[in-house]
Amino acid sequence: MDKTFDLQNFLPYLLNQAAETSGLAFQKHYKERYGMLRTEWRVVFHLGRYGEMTAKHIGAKARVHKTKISRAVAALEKKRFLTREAVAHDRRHEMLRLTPAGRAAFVNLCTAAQKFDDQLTAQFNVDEVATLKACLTKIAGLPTQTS
Amino acid sequence: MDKTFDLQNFLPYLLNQAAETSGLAFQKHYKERYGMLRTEWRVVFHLGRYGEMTAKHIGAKARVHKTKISRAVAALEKKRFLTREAVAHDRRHEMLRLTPAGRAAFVNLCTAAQKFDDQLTAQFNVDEVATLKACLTKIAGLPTQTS
DNA sequence: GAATATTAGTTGTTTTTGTAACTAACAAGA
DNA sequence: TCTTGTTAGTTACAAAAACAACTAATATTC
Repeated sequence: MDKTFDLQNFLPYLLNQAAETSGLAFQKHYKERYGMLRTEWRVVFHLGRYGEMTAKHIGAKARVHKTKISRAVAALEKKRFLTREAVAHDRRHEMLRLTPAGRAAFVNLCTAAQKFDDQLTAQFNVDEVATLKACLTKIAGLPTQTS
Repeated sequence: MDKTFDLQNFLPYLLNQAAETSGLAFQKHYKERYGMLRTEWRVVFHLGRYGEMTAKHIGAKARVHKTKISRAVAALEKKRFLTREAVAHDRRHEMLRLTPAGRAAFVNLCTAAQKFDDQLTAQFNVDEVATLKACLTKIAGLPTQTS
């Protein structure tokens, strides 16, 4: 068998382990404090960062399936972090917006996220971080910053 | 609110998206062809790469919880990819080893994985790949190659 | 303007995961 | 040897994810 191949060097494995480790570490901020799931935090982020939008729009931007968005929105509404309002001219759409409590959570979580990112990247130099983020963006097939 | 912070630049998000994208792409090799789950592929890998070992040992090396290992082993046994044998002097332990079919799957999957990794890293230069893997290893808290 | 197709979002069902409680085997101290 | 503790692995149950089928609203096409 091929003794040169090793999981420790297999990019999907490394990505998965790194994602799991960092994700688990950050999760306490939205889970412990607000009882949110990861998708809920992402919904809150999008509404806070980009203003009111529909579930469909969030799903596209956050790359999350509509059923997960639907359930996250329902949970956030129940916790009074957002409100919905049917769009008058097309009642299939619902505009979502954060409540003051939702906005407070957003601000708090963004601050925590920024700090978390700073600490995580602090162990590398500027060039390494740039390379790392550029590679990840490309692998994920995400739009680049400049576009 | 802080307009400078963006999810697209948040390391845990980037890691998660990159891991999901690459993981989903590679999954077809072990899923479509062998009907395996990711943990099953990891168990097969460890037995193929390092020889017979116990479930406990695999879990520690692959950083997977024992219940997941237990279920993966049961599934792999059912599919005749591995066999178990209680250790004589301590019957709490079970030695796991691949069957010929399991070994064949291992060889095939390692080849596919190597090729997949090559293609994935081909879009970057050597230094970028080195930086990327080093950063991921560090973030994941994995032991380094030299240790 | 009725039949058909699309779209936004929801609900139901099945898999998979997470967590805790459990069993069986062994160890160690009194 | 008789608790008490620890360890390897399993099982049961709850939480979450995946996937498909659904409803309601709007568009399209004839």
